[in-house]
Amino acid sequence: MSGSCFAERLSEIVALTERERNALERLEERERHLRRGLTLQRENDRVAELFVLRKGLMMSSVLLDDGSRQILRIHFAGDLLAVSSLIYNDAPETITALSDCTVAPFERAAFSTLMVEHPRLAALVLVYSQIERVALTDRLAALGRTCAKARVAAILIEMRNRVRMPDKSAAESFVLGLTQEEIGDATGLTAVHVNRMLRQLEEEGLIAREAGRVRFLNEGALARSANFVDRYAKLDLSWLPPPRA
Amino acid sequence: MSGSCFAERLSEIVALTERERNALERLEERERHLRRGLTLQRENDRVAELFVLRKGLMMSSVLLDDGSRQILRIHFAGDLLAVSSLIYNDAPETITALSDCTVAPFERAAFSTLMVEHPRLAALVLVYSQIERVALTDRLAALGRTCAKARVAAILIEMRNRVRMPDKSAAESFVLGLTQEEIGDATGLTAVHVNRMLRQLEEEGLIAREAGRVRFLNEGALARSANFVDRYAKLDLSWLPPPRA
DNA sequence: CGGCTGCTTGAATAGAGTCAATAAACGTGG
DNA sequence: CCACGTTTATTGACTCTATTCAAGCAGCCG
Repeated sequence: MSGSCFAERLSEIVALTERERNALERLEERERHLRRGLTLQRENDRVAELFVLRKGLMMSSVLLDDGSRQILRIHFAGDLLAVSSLIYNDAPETITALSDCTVAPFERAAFSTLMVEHPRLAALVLVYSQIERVALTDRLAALGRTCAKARVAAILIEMRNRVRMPDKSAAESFVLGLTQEEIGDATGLTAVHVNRMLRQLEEEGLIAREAGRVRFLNEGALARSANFVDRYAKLDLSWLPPPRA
Repeated sequence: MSGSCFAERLSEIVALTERERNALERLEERERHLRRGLTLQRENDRVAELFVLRKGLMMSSVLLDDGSRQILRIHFAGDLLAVSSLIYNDAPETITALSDCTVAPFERAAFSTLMVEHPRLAALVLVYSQIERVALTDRLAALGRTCAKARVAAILIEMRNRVRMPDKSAAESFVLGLTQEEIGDATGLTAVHVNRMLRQLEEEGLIAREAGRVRFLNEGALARSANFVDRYAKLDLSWLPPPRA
């Protein structure tokens, strides 16, 4: 596949110039394939590359010393991965493939060049990093202050929204792509309790489950019970600098 | 007070040029004073300004619709506040003064100009936003996967480290500056349980408390029980672009 | 002095975790 | 294409951590 996935992502919020597209394509010249379950980067490993996720589903997680795992974020096509290796030599988090994936690795230096030559792209990277930050604070509030059912509802909605971002067809039902164990590690619950909450959501008529797929039966009630806000919506980017002539 | 607090903060990790300093000072030309308890920005308010916190302690928080509050972050002098109003017109979080404070407001446009004229400063803003992101994921893991005692220990260590960043004297004991209610809202616990955990840490000989001050008696054990990593340490910024000539 | 706000402590409760056993789905090699 | 082993899902019984409710105390400010 040609073209830059990251450019496609950015195109969702602003029209890119030809020069900007070309610059972004240079980040994705190399490709690497990962089978489901493979680890791209392990916590505390020495790292120096960043990646664009071109295809598939990945996750970032950390292991605590009692052996439990916290999933920090699920990554979708077009996401930047391992941005923290810009600033740390030792990876603060593990990045793993949840499905068969394609990533494009690039060097810190390439990123640095990009920022100097394309101030508007630098600003857009900052924009995405802020969206991600706010989404993280939403999850922080969910873990700190909401009950198990609300957390599970929230991750279902977030996954649905992000799955259908590139692929608008997925309105009806969608493939979750996470095991109950993984949902638990993302929401701070045990797999057993996730199972109970899914059952409860089903019994209350909010969702239906069918062989790995989930269908929303009462999206309003689900969103309300989850306190959900779509952070990719309602952006105001009028302040962005003009593209480099 | 003259000079830029934000510049001082950045100086901790890289030597700034005269031109960069001047550019940063322009962000802090205006000043605004806030008494303890005052709100700088309320969730869902229409906003368009960013701020540098010049003096005092502030916090960002969100209110959930059951009335509970989650504190997202504690802000110290030199921090940028309300960076999310770069991208959202409606504030995603409330920002409140925990002590008497001074902030310097500036416009989105000023920020945009800064990024174009000083690519290295743009990169440094991204660096700070990444540090903050990683610190947030640490807290996410704490809320999702650690017990109450560990979370309280973690916030104690984080507060001590950030209090003594500008003020190295605070090695011995330090003023927490948070009520137990606030510690609870930051760690996802009730004030009552925070109280019990502080007592327990005290009984185990890890800390001592004396009129609003906290002293670490066994920092190693405390850090171990808290799973603590200092994200402001061990940065690698060798990739930064050169300063604008 | 009186009214806050914040701290402390106990008793009862509830939400989520743990342990355990079974069933279903998946993947792989023969 | 089937058999077998592994991973994932499901469900029940019991436990435990943190919450809730309640009451008393201490310090601070007007």
